[in-house]
Amino acid sequence: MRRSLEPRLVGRTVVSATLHRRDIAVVPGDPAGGFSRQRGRTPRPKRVTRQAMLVGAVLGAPERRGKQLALVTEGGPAIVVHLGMTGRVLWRGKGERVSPGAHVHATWRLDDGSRLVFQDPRRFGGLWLLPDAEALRARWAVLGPDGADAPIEDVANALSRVGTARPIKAVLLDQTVIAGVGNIYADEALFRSGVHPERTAGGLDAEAVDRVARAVRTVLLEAIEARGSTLRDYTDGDGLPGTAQTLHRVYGRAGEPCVRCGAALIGTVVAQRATVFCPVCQPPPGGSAVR
DNA sequence: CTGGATGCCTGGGAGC
DNA sequence: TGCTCCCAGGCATCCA
Repeated sequence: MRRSLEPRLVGRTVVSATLHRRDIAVVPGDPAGGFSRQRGRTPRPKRVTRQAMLVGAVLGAPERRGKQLALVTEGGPAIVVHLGMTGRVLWRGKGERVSPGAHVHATWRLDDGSRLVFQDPRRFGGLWLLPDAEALRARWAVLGPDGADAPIEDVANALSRVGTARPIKAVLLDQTVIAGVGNIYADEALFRSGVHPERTAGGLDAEAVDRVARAVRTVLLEAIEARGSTLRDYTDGDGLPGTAQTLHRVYGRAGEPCVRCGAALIGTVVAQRATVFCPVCQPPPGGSAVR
């Protein structure tokens, strides 16, 4: 999504913006360090200025850290976009329409007549309005190294530093340890590295940690090249679906034969998330460490 | 402090 | 065909 938006946005001035639902936006004054979504009853009135919505600013190349996207401006405010499970940022050229009833929660008009819209049917995503680049850095400081971009030894070190009894899958999903791995790519990376999702992170030897880190890298880079996994809603900024779902070897394949050994893949729940693994290629905790 | 459980939303598909 | 139930790419928060 970031890649597709970059050529559309760089150098464009935001002419106007509309926040159709203010409860999807978080502004600095909001509670819990400013990054907690006000849920439930009537969201208390919040002040969302035109400036906070980037009006009048010149856009730079959008940035990404893990699963977060940031719309940034030259020397001005920034907006972090969380996609949740069904969110997207869609660019539409001058005169191109956005399908009606498409859960559009925010719209930006750019100086070439194009529009940018934030859509999110399920509203697990949202916008974090930040005053400047420093606030963006502060927000991203809580994230671990990016699983796709960071030096591979940083990723491995982050994993080995955890040293807990938590299952490795839960650790991979923890964005403060490594940023960018969600439920699909956690399962895919563990399959690639031959590590059972319930093995404890602290119980992995250095070699296994290294295999997991490298598998995370590979899986994420391949998925990015394939424009992401489109299970239903996801598209890039141009509305184009991804093809990474064709690369999935375990996710969504419970009961089907393992592509490597033919054993029936097991579907279970780890860290409250649907999890699929191969009982042979990913031997269980306590079992012999097989490659 | 840590980690497990819960809640937030809508829509699609399975099953009856 | 139509209804109900279950499940889904994530994450903040509440509790033990």
